[in-house]
Amino acid sequence: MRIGELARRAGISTRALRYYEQQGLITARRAANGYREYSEEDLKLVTEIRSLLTVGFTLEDARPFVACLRAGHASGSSCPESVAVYRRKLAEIDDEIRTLLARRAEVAAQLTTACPGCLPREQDKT
Amino acid sequence: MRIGELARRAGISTRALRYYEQQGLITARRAANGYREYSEEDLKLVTEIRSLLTVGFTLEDARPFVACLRAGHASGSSCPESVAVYRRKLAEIDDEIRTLLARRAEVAAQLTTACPGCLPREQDKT
DNA sequence: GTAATCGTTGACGTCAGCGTCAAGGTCAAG
DNA sequence: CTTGACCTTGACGCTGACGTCAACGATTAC
Repeated sequence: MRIGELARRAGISTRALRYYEQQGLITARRAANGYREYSEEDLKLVTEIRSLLTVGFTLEDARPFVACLRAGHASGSSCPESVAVYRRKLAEIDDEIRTLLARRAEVAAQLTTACPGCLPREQDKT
Repeated sequence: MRIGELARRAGISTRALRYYEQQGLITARRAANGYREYSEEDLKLVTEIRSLLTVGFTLEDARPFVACLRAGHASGSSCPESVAVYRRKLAEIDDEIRTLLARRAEVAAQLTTACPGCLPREQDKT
C-alpha cells in the first residue's frame, strides 16, 4: 500500500509517517515512480509506535520496540531492550507523579491560605 | 538597583528578567544612560513569579498575581483572579495526575505481560 | 487535454522559557 | 588611556513531533 492508505489505516498523517522514516524508525521500499510502498508489517510497526506515543513515550523510546518487531518477534515488548525501556519509563512516570503530588499539595495549601472559604473538596480523589 | 543585582538577589538570569519585561510582567524605569532601574518591590514581583513557575505555573498564569501585588496587596494571591488561577491549576494538576496514573497502570501491565518475572514492586508507592 | 487526486522533497512555523552569541555603549579604577 | 565589569538591543538556537505551505511530478477518470 502507499503512504495515504497506510496513514488512513493507522489513523495518522502522512507527514508523521515521513517523519518516522526520517528518524529511522520505519523504512519503505520505493516503487518505480518513487512512491513509498508499505507492507502489512509496516502497519504493525506504526501501530506499535502510535500506542507507545499515546502512553507518553518518545520516538526515541519506541526504537527498541520497533527493532524487536522487525527482528521477527510477535510483540515489540518481547525483547530485553524493550523491557528496559518499560522499567525506565515506569520510574520516570513515578517521578512525575511524585512531583505533581507535591505541587498539588503546595497549590492546595496556597489556595486555602488565600481563600479559606474555597477549600478544595477532599472526596474526589481518584 | 540594576539588572545584575536584581538577578543575583532573585537567583535568576538577566535574560529571564528582560524576558519577563518583554512579556509585560514587570516594568523597569530607566536611568539617564538607559540602564534599567529596579526597586525592592520589583524583587518581590520577581520572587512571586519564580515561586509560581517552580510550582508549574506558566508566565501567563502568573499575570494576575503580579497585577495583585502591583495593586498594593501584600500577597499576590489575595485577589479573586489569583484565586481563580489557583483553582484552575488545581484542576489541571489533578487531570495530569489522573492521566499519569492511568499511564503508569498501562505501562506496568505491559511490563508484567512482557516480562512476568519483572514484577514492579508494589510497596514503594508514594 | 484537463481536472482531481495522489505522491515527492524541502523548508519554515509551532509552543515556552529562556541560553547564547553579536556588536556595541557606559562607567569606575588604576 | 585602557582594561574590565557592567549595561543595551537584536536575533538565532533549543526541544519534539509533527502542521503547513511551496512547487512540482504521477496516475486515473472523464
